[in-house]
Amino acid sequence: MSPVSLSRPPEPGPPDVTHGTAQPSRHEVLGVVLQVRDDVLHVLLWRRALAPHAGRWSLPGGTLGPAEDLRESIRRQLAEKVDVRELSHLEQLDSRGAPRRVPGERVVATTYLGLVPGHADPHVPADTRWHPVDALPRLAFDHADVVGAGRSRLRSKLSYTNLGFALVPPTFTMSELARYYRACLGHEVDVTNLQRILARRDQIEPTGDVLRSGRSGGRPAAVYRFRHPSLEVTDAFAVLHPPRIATPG
Amino acid sequence: MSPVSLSRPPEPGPPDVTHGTAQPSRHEVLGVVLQVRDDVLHVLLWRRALAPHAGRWSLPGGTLGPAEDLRESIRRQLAEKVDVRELSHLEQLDSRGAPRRVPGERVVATTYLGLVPGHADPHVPADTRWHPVDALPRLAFDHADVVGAGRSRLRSKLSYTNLGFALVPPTFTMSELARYYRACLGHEVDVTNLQRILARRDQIEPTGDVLRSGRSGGRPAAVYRFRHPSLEVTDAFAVLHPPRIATPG
DNA sequence: TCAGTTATCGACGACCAGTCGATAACCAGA
DNA sequence: TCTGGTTATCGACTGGTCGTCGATAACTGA
Repeated sequence: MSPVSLSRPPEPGPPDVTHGTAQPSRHEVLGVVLQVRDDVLHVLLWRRALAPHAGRWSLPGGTLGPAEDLRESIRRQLAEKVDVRELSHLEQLDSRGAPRRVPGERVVATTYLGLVPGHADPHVPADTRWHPVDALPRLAFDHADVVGAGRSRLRSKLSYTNLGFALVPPTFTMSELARYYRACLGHEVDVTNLQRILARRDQIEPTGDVLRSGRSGGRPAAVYRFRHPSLEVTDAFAVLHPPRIATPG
Repeated sequence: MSPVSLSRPPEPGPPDVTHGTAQPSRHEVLGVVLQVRDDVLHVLLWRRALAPHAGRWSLPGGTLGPAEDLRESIRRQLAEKVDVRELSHLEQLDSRGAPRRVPGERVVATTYLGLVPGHADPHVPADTRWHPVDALPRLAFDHADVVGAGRSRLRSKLSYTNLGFALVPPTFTMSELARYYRACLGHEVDVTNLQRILARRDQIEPTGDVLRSGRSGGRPAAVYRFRHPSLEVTDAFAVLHPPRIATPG
């Protein structure tokens, strides 16, 4: 317990220069925008044109405007890469402020997770591209770590919320849904189990329609939709475990 | 998708003045420090001396130093209120940057949850005090909301992690432990159930000791400790439900 | 009509938590 | 030392939920 001055006001006043040289600190927002494309989870990356790390892929984002809220700012920045209306979900991940996380002046970053539903195919500018999350190029700064945080958040929330609604088209079959879950979770998802879990939690309901069979035949699939298009947390937890390894003997 | 410039570099350069008047933005850290004292959850508050909101209770914290990491900063700021060594756990909650969240210039705040184990009784300065979380005075700025976020985080993490270790003394009886959980969760906690859940998750182990009975008699209680003094996430979830209301009929 | 394919359903079993009654181990006072 | 009161611990029952799998349904194309 250090006996220092006890009244450091957190309101306007001279900047605290006790713990480093006084210099302007910038605040930026970064977005991990994920979408399942062709059964593979992708992240939207942007190719840096300027130094430092020119040519490297990085997360979309930019400096917080002086009169902007954080969420407002990331929406604006993402609007340059993806149509905002395509974003089915957006939530804050965390903030990072290590003094040397970017070269030059210190930049505090607040990161967001954004989701784009699978049926959307937003036009992205030329310097921007979807990358499979399991085969990322070398990313700028600490952005690889941020992508990891986004994937991890998505994975856990798929288990105990209805976040699936943000991944899929408005209507879908159970097989399709399972493929979306597989892409995000990284392991097999049993269709029977998924159907029962989501139904028991009242997250999905049948539309009444059935799909025509494909050319390879098979029973036509019933069409479902999510009941609520916004995030809800489940009371009864369950982790959507990966399939158990059969215990030999 | 707005056809704007696509290369807004998130690195050094002139500040973005497109979305508000250019003015320096400050970054602060705030801590929700919780402790169970006499079976009641308390939060550490600090009485503001200066305007705005002079006289109101507020969360400890302050301006981020130019060369400080966020976590480093909140530890430093809390050292003025509570001995850092008493903090058994510290994790980031979220960041808030609404332009008018504090009067005057815009301040982005990154908030942290801190826990102090129940046996500690750190010396706190005169303008600082423990307040029962269920009977808080009017707080400054958005600090009441931040306290809510901290309580909520603690509640959910008690269910699916071993965070209990950060609440209790190094050793404890099951009855004591249940009282700590009760204080944080806000509902009854069955001792038998708690014991079985934590044991099956390998979070606790008996020390072998037993406590002498009090003057009112009773069987001596076995003494336990947490196995691991750092945060671990449980695989098998379970929410430590409040007791079910007996369904009449 | 039949084989192949895909979807759906029902049932079984394991696991785990919520509950409760039985038992253990102590105290104090008669 | 007996007895009732008190607290802690344990075992057992139960219900719910999931992981699994085999049976059945509903289609296709040959």
